[in-house]
Amino acid sequence: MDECTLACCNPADGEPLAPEVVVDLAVGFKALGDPHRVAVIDLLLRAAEPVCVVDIERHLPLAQSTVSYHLKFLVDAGVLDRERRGRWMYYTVRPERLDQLQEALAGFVETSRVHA
Amino acid sequence: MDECTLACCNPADGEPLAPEVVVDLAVGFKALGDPHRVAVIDLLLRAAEPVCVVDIERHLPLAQSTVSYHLKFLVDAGVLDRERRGRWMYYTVRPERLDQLQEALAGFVETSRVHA
DNA sequence: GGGATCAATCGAGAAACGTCGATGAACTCA
DNA sequence: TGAGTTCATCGACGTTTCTCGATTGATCCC
Repeated sequence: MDECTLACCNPADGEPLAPEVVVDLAVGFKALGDPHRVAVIDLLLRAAEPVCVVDIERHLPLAQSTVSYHLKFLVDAGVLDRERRGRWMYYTVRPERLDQLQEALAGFVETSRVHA
Repeated sequence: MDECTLACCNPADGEPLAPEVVVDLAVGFKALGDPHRVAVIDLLLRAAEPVCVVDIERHLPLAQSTVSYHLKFLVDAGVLDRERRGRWMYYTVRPERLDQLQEALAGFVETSRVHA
């Protein structure tokens, strides 16, 4: 332990990310951390328009209730928006949220390049 | 169901992401989907040099075995590299992997902008 | 109102995750 | 060689995740 202080200690420069930022990023990335949810996002983005659950379901090998579960997960994480249109529920991606996550990753990559 | 085909069907344009790509992205994002792991990455990036486990442990409110678990998770997901130096194990971020995830997200955001 | 459809929620079960203390393996140094 | 240190792995435990079928709530149409 004290040895390490001499031999391997690299105190980190700058301020660490604020805990609430860390949690927010983790929540966002966790939402993207399932193959079916990635597929949903890919599907919604390739469709130029909002998509209803029936159409999402059609592209996934999952029961209706499971699709609903994943959609709720994504909405709760701020990745998707939902809107009722008559009998159907339409889902869309929230670009701001994806952009926020992308920016965070870009910042990480940037930092690693500076240090390299 | 057939109603939906008339009223809400938005067939997706273009080819969907390949399943193996979807899984690979999900694995990467899942690795970023835990606050402690995000904190580890942040720490490693702010340190200009590789960091040993003792120093990582020092920054996390977790038992040594738990830190080891998270580090293994990140290595398995391709986010971290590890290197033995004598008695210590040094961890570094793999910028290529972060960049790959960042690019994927950037592609998503791009698609959403085009459609907006 | 009554039937039909779309989708959220509930209840349950299996699997994975996150955490810990204890053990074991690899290495250093005296 | 042997003691000490660093870290991975094991075993265990509670929690969360993922999945399903069944039920419930909302909405539309006749």
